[in-house]
Amino acid sequence: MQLQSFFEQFLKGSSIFINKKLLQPNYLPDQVIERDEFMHEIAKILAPALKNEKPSNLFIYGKTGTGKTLITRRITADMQKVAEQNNIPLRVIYINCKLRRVADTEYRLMAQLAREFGRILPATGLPTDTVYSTFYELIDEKEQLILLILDEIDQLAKRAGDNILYNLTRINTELKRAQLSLIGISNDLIFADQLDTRVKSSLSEEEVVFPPYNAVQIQGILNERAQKSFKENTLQPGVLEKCAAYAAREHGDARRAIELLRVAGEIAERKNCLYVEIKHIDEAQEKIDRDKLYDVTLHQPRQHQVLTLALLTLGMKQPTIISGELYNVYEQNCQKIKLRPLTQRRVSDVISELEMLGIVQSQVISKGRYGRSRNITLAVPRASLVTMKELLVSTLGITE
DNA sequence: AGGTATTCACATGAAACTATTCTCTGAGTTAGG
DNA sequence: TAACTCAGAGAATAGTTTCATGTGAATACCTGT
Repeated sequence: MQLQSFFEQFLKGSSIFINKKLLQPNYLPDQVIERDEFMHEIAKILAPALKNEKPSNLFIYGKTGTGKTLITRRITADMQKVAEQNNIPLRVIYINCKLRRVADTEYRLMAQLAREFGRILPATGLPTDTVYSTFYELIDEKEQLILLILDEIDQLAKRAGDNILYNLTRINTELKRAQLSLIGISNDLIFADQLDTRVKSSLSEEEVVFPPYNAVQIQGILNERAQKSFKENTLQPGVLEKCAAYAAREHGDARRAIELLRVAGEIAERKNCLYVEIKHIDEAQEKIDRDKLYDVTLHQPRQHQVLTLALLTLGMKQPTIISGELYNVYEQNCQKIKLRPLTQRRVSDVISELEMLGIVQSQVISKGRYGRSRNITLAVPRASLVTMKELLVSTLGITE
């Protein structure tokens, strides 16, 4: 009957949290703190929309977790509310271009936009121009102003080329009744420099740059959220400070700070502690890293897993791995499980992908007469290497 | 000694290919009038 | 004759392969002292 008491305990609710929702990454607070100037600046730029005048296209830069998305969503949500009350034809569409298989290509973005207006288009089969014209027709049905927010627009441009951005900026010339303003959000600060000049100038009629938060600001944010999500006196002194310090080190990423705090709380809760202690933060940090690794590796295609295994095997033996060496081990592994190995060219790209996912770090170095290679280092807590390796060996069914 | 040229072992880029999933179109087939 | 079926042409996309070109510095090779 142990389970029963466990469930009873569970039902009684959390010992630490009041409302964990506030710490979830997609939570949209009623008020955004520590970013007042930017709120006002952006609000000023977008305000004409409420008078049915097309606002300038807006471009927002800033690293991850600096509040770009949050603020944009907050402002536009408020605007929409005002618009509804006053019967203003304003439509806000938020699209995250990073979402794989949703809006990361020209076709899919347009299809997704059409979906926002209630027209479901097939995932494939139609020519791209058809999808474009469908969207045009849909929005031009009535007089209205559309604020199109494209989050992580750099990803879109990288994958789909800047052709699509050009088309988007020109969209207003095609429309008779409706008007459309673009709000692009990018993590990549140098992204705009690589754009076609025409696109760049019309896309960023207005520009706002979000600097990273400093430790004090992050602490302020954490404080605010913690007050509403944790029970009183459940955070030991120093916990928030430590969270903030961790995050400030990671280029002021508030999202990560909040996640860290949440996970630390969950750990404390699971251990039946009455308080969140400082050591829980360290554990949380480790857990986040570990989970990321597990998650990524276990959901990857087989080929990537075999490569990751080779990486782990070598990484346990030596601090840095050289690409050629890695490829050899990878090839041997492939033979063991009778898998046709990928070409070196492809493996090179896969390594880059793994780097993007934060599993490895790499650096191209020249060894003079002995060629040019990539020096790869594992960016994973050493403690999880062994378990991870075993896990991979068993999923892949390799017999040593 | 000092300077230049070579050379290695890959990196990086572009294009083309393969396989899958899906739409659209028009020819052929069917069933009812 | 209208409705239905179905094969084939085209598209979009992911994941590769193939081919071509680039690259940085340790060494090999000169050159003149």
